[in-house]
Amino acid sequence: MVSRQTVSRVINEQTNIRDTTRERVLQVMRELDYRPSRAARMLATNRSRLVGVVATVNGVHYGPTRIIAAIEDAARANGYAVILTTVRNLSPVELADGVDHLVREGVEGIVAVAPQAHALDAMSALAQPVPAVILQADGSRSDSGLSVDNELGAALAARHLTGLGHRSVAMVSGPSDWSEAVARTRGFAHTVQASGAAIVGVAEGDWTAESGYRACQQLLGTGATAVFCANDQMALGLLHAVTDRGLRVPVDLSVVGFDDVPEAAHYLPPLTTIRQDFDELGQRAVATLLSVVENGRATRRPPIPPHLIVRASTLPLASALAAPRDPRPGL
Amino acid sequence: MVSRQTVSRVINEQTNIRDTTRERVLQVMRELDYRPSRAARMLATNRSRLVGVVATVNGVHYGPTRIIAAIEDAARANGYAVILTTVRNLSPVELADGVDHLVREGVEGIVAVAPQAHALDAMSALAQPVPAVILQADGSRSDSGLSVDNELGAALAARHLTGLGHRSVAMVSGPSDWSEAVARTRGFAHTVQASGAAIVGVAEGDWTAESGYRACQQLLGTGATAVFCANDQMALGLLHAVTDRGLRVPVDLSVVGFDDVPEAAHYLPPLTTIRQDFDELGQRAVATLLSVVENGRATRRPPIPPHLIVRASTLPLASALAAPRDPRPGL
DNA sequence: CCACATCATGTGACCGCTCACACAACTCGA
DNA sequence: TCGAGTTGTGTGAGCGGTCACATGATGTGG
Repeated sequence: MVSRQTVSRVINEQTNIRDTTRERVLQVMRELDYRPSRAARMLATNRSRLVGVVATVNGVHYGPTRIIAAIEDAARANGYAVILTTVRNLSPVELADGVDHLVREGVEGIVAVAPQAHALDAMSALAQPVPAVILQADGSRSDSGLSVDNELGAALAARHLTGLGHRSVAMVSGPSDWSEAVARTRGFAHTVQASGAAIVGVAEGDWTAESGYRACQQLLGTGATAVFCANDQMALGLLHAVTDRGLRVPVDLSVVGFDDVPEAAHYLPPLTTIRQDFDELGQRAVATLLSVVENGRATRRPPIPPHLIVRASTLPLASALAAPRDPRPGL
Repeated sequence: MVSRQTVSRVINEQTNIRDTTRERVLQVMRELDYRPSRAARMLATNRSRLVGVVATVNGVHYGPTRIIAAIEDAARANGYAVILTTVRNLSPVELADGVDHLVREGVEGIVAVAPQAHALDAMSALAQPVPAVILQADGSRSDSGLSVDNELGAALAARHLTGLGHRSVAMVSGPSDWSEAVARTRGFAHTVQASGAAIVGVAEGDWTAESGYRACQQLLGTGATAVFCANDQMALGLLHAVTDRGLRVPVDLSVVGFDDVPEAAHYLPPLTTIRQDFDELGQRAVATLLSVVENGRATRRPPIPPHLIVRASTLPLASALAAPRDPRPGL
């Protein structure tokens, strides 16, 4: 027979326990299939070891899902459990609602997968009770490097296209209230202009393939020979629309996406795109959050560099000219 | 001044509280920004109001993600929070690990998004401490209708294709240890055979586009004029492979998918597919689980009927013959 | 061999809530 | 007017751990 305190010591892997005693306790714990009550521990220590995640999986699934999985993984590895709440959209109201729910559950910190500008504002406005980190923020704000370097990614795309000889390029951007979208647009524009090429059109989408399809309409007649889409879904929609109009990708038009979803390699044609490391992003989010929770201060790190994945949807402009089946390639 | 018990009564919305007292308490709660401690309540009531979700988001994201979101929504509406754990795969070990983690967290019930046969066995083998429901099981076992009617969906696809005049059809199935995959294969085979058409080939994929691409290889030479793929991603891969080989869909080959992911409408060509109602599935999972948790017994319901969504990837066989640009359409 | 540090274990109080019950202040019909 | 409900509110105990401290067993140097 041992006291509760001794059991407590064994559970918490404290020192100052005789090995034989520890073994005896563990043995009995096994026999009784004993599980410490998290509630009691929470009550006594005033720590929940719970991390909350707010996310929206509306429209775009791949990125957030991967991120959430990575967060859960990292949190669990650090002894935290993840409590998830999904919101329909990232409006301040929904977000506040989600955060409130999490706080009520007693989370020690919150990861918001909320790349919208106003979401950032909303979060910093209300996340008083517990520390929070915001994922995929702009990069320009106080986001501790919790984002992929969207500007760099877009620059990679731009450099690729201009390097292929394209002089008139267009873009399908994400919604302008998403900081990632803004960063991508900015990075693309800068780099294209720096190379002396011209941006002959920008259509704003909402990340969905459907919006990419519609964007094509707006870009017709711009004469662009290459289009950069702010994500793969929109690129898919654009591919569809372009094909419907009898244009051939990449012969008549080069297309670049962003994300590198697993399906992108099988789009028709396989999509040249920018790969983001969502797993790393999720891990960093947890690392940052926990360092705030446990040590009080966050570690700032440079944003994660994305990579260019070249597939069949881009071709040198020259090729189109070499085999001109159409009087005028481009949109 | 009131006693703690009175406050407790207000929080739990019990009767026998004078309105003025209640108001006074609420007022003070607001002033102090008071939040009841979930830990203490859990300890006292021995109820966590926590629902655990185990899922894998490996390879296939859309379905599970939608389901998880729906579960969270429904759970929250019922006053429960969702604690999520993702596993790399649905092997008994990983699954047991995930479940164990959830049990340790004190969840009152578990939803396993685990459509693999052995997962079902593993779950029923070990989920002793708390009730659990398994999503998207076979339909043939004790799964309380927590699945889409996969057989019906596959039958819909089969009927559509044979109705278009196809007599030699092939299939790209899911992994044979996934109950959904088996159900789809079975439903497809039955219906095709009942119509007098022949299944000239079955290739097994792993749900990924990549595997759909490879499946094409195995199906070559079978002479199939239509292929049913057990999910949209594999259909995308097949589309890619088929196009690489110079065949045209739907003229030379009709293709049907399953799931109706948002992108399917923009595949090239837009994919005829079977739409599943993932949201309904998630809601039902929670409803069933909570009815077990709270009332002790589950409500059985018939599986959810899926729907055929006809797009451009399927065409009557006659059309191919009417405009024969290739000596022999089909694979 | 004793005084004193060190190690191993036990004890009382408390975390913030709910339960069961006690109790006072009102009904209200006979 | 009184006893018997009804209604509103308070009290002690306990949920299962942890904390701070007390205590007994074991070592260690002079």
